[in-house]
Amino acid sequence: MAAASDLLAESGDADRLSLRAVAAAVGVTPPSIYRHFADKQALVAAVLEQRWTELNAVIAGESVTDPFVALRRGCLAYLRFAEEHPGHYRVLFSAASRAGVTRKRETHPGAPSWLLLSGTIERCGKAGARSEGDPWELATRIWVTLHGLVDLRITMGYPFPWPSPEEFVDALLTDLGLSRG
Amino acid sequence: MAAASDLLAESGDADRLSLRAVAAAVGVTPPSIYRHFADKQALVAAVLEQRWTELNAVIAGESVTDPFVALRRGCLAYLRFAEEHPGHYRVLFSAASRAGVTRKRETHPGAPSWLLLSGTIERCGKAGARSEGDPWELATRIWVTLHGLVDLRITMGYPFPWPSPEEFVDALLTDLGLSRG
DNA sequence: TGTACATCAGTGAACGCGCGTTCACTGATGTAC
DNA sequence: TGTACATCAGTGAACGCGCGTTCACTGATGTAC
Repeated sequence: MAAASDLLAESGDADRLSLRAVAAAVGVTPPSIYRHFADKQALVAAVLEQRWTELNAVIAGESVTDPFVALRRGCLAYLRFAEEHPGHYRVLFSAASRAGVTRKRETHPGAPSWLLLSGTIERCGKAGARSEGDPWELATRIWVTLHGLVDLRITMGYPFPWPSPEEFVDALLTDLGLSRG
Repeated sequence: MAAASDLLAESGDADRLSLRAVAAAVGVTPPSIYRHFADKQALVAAVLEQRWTELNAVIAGESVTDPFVALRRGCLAYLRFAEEHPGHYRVLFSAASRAGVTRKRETHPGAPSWLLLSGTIERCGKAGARSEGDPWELATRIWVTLHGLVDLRITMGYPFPWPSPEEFVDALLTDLGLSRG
């Protein structure tokens, strides 16, 4: 049932999700949703939590021993997630402020991935990266850049010649001094 | 009157703008809007066009002779626009797909700024930038990065230690080899 | 094995709401003679 | 200067719509005795 509701979240905006549409998709009348969720916000929050968990898992799944490889793969996994679930990505990163997602940094649902990212960057530094930057700052740069690519791609559609994920990530990490050597 | 409607666009989403709210803000009854705009979409389109023009003007206003200075100032102007008008920025870059904004690249309302950006980068190349990259690719990198910063900043709110615009732009342009020398 | 009962997902009707839009209208303003 | 008329921004009532949510209900399932 939550599975069907997340199908509906494909619309890309938590506010645009309607209980009646969810009910119709499940093949059920609207009031019956209240047997499972207190109200609309609870439904949305449940879906959001599930998607955050999935995103975190997808990124953590690429965390191999070699920090340079892990970094590259993590970035690509992020882009892949967004490419495969553009609606969910939008919901995660633009409706997140609504629907009861905490605003505290430490308890933010994306915190695990953030910590993994900055940790990996730190490991790159110790493993002899060319970069002399602060890991936190570099993590911000990477995240901001990936998000920008993904968001513009979703918004502008595809009449624009976007670079391939691999080219883009490689260029980014090289320019930041986060490739080997 | 369009001025009042654009005040309402501060809500950050074209779909969430209601004619009745605009009318109330202007101090007028809803039907009277139809004397000035054919329908809601026409109102939104008018506001969008105005905002695109403003954004283009703000960026073009920084286009000085020295391409390195022009590039830096253009980026900062972009960030400043977004910081000063977060709602409008969101509308421009996330509702743009709706409300009759063309999807063709050449006639996109942001095209002037895009052309200015890639032109300035080309001039940097001729003026001895360290970069060996393709101007189009570099322009994409810059735009993507600036948009990512701006969009995350708007979405996540301010419990996050964002870098200052100047630091961020300087680091970006340096890493891309688009600073002097 | 058979009956009584609690549980609980789902139903159908209804509510009040804000929305975009339509319609026939009013009433002020400015021009033509 | 004074009257007749066109223009046109704004009005108020009404429409049909989809929404979130409530309410009392039905009917199947599973347990207790």
